[in-house]
Amino acid sequence: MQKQVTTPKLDDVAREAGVSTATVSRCLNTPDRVAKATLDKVMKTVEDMGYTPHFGARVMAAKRSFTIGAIIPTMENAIFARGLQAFQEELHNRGYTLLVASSAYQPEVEKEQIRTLVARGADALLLIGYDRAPEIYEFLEKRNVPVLVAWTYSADHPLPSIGFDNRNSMRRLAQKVIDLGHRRIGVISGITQGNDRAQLRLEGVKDALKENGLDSSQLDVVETSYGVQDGENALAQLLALPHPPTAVMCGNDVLATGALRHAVEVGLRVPEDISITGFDDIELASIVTPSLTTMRVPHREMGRRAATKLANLVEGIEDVGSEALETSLKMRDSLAAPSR
Amino acid sequence: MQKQVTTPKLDDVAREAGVSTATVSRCLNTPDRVAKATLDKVMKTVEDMGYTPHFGARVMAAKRSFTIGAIIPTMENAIFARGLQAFQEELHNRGYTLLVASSAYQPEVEKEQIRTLVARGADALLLIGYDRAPEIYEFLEKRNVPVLVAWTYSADHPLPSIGFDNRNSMRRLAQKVIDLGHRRIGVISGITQGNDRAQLRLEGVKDALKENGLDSSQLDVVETSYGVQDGENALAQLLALPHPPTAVMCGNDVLATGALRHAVEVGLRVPEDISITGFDDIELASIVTPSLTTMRVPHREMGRRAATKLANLVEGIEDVGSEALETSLKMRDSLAAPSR
DNA sequence: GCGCAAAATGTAAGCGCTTACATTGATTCC
DNA sequence: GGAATCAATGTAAGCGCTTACATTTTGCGC
Repeated sequence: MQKQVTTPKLDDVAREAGVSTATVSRCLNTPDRVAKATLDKVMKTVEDMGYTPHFGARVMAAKRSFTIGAIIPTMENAIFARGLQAFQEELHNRGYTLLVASSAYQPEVEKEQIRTLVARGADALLLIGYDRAPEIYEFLEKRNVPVLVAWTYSADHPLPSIGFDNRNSMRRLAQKVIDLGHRRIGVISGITQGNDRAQLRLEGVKDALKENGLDSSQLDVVETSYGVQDGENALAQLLALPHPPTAVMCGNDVLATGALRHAVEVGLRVPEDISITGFDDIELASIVTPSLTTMRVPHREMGRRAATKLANLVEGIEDVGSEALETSLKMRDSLAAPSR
Repeated sequence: MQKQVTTPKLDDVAREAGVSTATVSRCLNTPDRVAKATLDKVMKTVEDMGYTPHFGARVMAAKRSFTIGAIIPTMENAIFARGLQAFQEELHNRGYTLLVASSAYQPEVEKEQIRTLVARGADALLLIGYDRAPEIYEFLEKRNVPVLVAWTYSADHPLPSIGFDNRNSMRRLAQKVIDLGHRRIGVISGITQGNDRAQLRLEGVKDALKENGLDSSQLDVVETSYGVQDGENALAQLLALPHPPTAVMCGNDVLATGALRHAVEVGLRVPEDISITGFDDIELASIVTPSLTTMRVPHREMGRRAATKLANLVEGIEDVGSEALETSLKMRDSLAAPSR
């Protein structure tokens, strides 16, 4: 007798166990609708035959793919890594598989990725930030794909979100900088175009300035892509100004790392000669010298909650709308009072 | 008339374009088997209706999922990020979607992930390193899923691989360390159990020692998980030895970063008091102070080639077996001649 | 123009599962 | 004891595509 060469199907299991295909299917999907004895027998057969359901068939018949898609701006640095990791772990617990794509911070790429993920039958999508073309939202609605927005929080947006208040977080950090006595503040921001998180963080700095009676129009802002090298170049620009800032607030830790590196290169001591702050508190922030003062974002928590909310969304489980997570100020060594 | 609410199917497109479903299918999958005029007409209809094929149905009928799975040890640091990014870009060009899972360096988790990916119909798998239980390979073979091994290279293993010679790379780096005059060398290695890359790198150091007539039995080795904190602890252990090493070679840049941090903490100057080397040349290596002397691995190239090979494998396109990529020694500031 | 091969298109049979509905058997209640 | 109810299981109709095979159209040589 030949060893079974082809992978077994539901039929095979059903025949072997002496039940109908429906019963086997029920054992797998809704075990409590089956008598205990039958369940045991069937499950044993499933084990013995090494049966695994055919994914495509399942998707087709059940009209669900048990897949959740996520599109993040980048995989190349750690900004999203932690959160995503937690996201996928929790998704896995709930029986979903994660499909990740990265958009390289390019709206058109993101749009294409969204279409791809939807075409692949993603039951729902995790998107970063609210800011994107309305037609994308229309498409998603037409296709009836639930969406959760992460890494930002807004109470009044129609789409649910899980995240933190970028604007207020940055405002708090800026307040700290101002409290220390800095008056000439520079900002190295991510590209704000199509990126509400970058916009809001910048707004946060302006808010703090305003609240302290400082002239926010004098704020020196450099917008750049999110790379270490970009941070370096940006600081160079800021330093070339007639009145260079005594403190530079960066849109994230990667940018801050670059700024730090440039400062060191040109012989500036941090924080004695210039203060630098980051945002996110990725591992990098505590590795560089001096370590970065930054805003801590609860990445893992955010990822986990995102998974829970999304699964609930797909399964139609009642769930409150948007959820806000708290950030916290992480004082380290790159921020101090100005010396001049 | 009501705007179309439900997503269009092949039938709808066919009817609209006045052709059969087979023709529409062919336009989408094998356009050169269709007359130009028909193709244009059909494609326009597809556009107009915003049709996208149903993934599950496609998988089912075509018996292929256009999905390739990859299981990497970790997503939390940048070690695999670059390579994976390139991998997915190239896969995308070839019309495949990438499904990633991470095993947290745990063989049992990896095993489960492999089963999951296969169950989801992955057409092929990318795995990191050769070292895993034989039953996994049997399972994969039985299920007829092609596998490509990356991040290591071996000419004689039956499974194709794309990567570099871990052993020889590390040997070259160790040779450099020895050439500089170091005689007491310490190693901070990743867990070698189930990780051939870690094993081979360690072997490489021993090779160099042997070739230079040094006693490799005296080599001080600390094995630890791959985290910055782990690297710190490991260096502490090494320093507590009666004759601490003058040079510490680390299994990767993350570990080296940790070692560096610990050295700084305890007031040791690098490289004056102690030399430290890394492996991989991730971005971190040039960010830390002092910058890390390390072995550069062509991550992007590896990712790209991996995608090509895997796609070829799936499509039955002839492709030479394993492929070796070159690493290169990256001299930076963390390695110098010993002062004592 | 005719015959024939090749190109283009159509027909219809599945792919392996889920689930609405039908059936069977056991239990309960008067 | 029989009708009514309910739990457990079976039957079979799709789900939306691809593709082998059948049929029609086109192009070409003479």
